[in-house]
Amino acid sequence: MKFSASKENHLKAIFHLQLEQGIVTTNALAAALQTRPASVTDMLKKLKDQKLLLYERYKGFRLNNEGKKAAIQVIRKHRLWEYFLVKKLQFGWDEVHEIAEELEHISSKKLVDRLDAFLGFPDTDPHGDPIPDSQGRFLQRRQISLSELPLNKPAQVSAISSQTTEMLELLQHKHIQLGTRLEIRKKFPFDNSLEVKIRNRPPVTLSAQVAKNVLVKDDE
Amino acid sequence: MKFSASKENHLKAIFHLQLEQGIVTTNALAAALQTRPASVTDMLKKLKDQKLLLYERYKGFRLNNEGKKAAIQVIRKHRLWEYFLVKKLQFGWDEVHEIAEELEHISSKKLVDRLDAFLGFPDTDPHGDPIPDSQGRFLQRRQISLSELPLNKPAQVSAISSQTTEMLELLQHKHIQLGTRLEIRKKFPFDNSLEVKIRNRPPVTLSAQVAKNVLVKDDE
DNA sequence: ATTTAAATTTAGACAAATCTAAAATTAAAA
DNA sequence: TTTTAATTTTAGATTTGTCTAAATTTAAAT
Repeated sequence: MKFSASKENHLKAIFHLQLEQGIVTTNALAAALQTRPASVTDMLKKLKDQKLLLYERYKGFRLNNEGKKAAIQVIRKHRLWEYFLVKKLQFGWDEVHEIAEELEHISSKKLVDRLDAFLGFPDTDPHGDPIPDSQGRFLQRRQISLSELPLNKPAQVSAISSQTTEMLELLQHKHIQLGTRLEIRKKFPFDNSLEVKIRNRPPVTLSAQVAKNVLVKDDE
Repeated sequence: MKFSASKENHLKAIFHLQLEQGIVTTNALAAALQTRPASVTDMLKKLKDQKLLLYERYKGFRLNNEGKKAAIQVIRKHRLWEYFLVKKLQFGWDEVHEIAEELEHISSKKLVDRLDAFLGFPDTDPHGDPIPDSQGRFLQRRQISLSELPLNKPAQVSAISSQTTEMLELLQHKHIQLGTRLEIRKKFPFDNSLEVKIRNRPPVTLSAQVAKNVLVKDDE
């Protein structure tokens, strides 16, 4: 099976979103892909016709087995290329994403497997995310507390461990929710508070108590 | 400047064709790209609008300086990736063309230059064709077609100009590859076929069509 | 120098992927 | 439970790259 770059991008984004919540919504996917909900709907129909997606209109959607397999192959390519760029071509880990976004659409399966071998079958990419093997097997990535996250390492909120109303209210006010991408800009040893940066927003400060209960995983 | 894959393919094909004859025709380009003359005309208009091409309708066309520069960058990428595939990923020289056709459209200039450095700034690709440097400078090799080689003059295969799978398969079967040392034992004027001797092997016969596409240089 | 043939271009269509604006559906609030 | 708001989908348009069939221009042949 060979898919267009756009289809691969949709599959990949759906895969990531449905790790969070089992079901994915049109708006969420549109936001993830920086496109419009109407465009997403158009693509969903095509993916459904190709039997990669379980989808009923107005009711959300998720990948079926075929879709997942396809998505994982794209993710495998992306992460192997990132590894190559950082380890062999001396790129910084923060500048490889865009290039890998292009390279991941090169279709040759043999190329990917040869690249994998050339790199020594690495199992995590430069951001710490697991690289699926040739059969699409995944080592699920671990989530850590925000308080353990290294400085300037992009992460994504994957869970909130203490769900008191007060806590959720505080997080909502600071625009932090499930799936929020963020990184730590500064750590204050005095009280272990953190300054956290969310894309397109001014930095916010979180106490150690809050940070301890926000679980994150490496962003890709 | 960033161009679509299709535009890059057109630029590259025009560049190659205009090395042969100074001016390129619509039909020739359509044949080279396996497309239709009408499609070529459509694209020519766009390339002219982008000032990459000197073109007047019904009168043929050729690249201007901008167009040449763009074409050379694509050729550079193609040949560097081929070199990478053969030297680092252990592909055979006869199976890399198609993959490089995809990789050549990855846009990052930095990637190409890093790849070049990683490979040790090679100056010829696995087929013996020169690789333009970062500024687009070309070491043009004096190589001639096997069909022009004088009788009994030792030579070495330096490039294969038509890289169809069928052609490469035929050459492989006759044990002719890059670097093969050979000489012409007999020329048959009837059909311009050649009898060619390779060291330690019985002579083989090559059609004029094949011989035209095998490029050789003097054996030293 | 006409006529015929080949090459090239135009005209009009189509598929893929996207968009905007409006309509339909579901969810939330009064 | 209505009304309002948010979400999602449809309808119709646009862009890029391609095609076929017909028209135009150039080249070749009688």
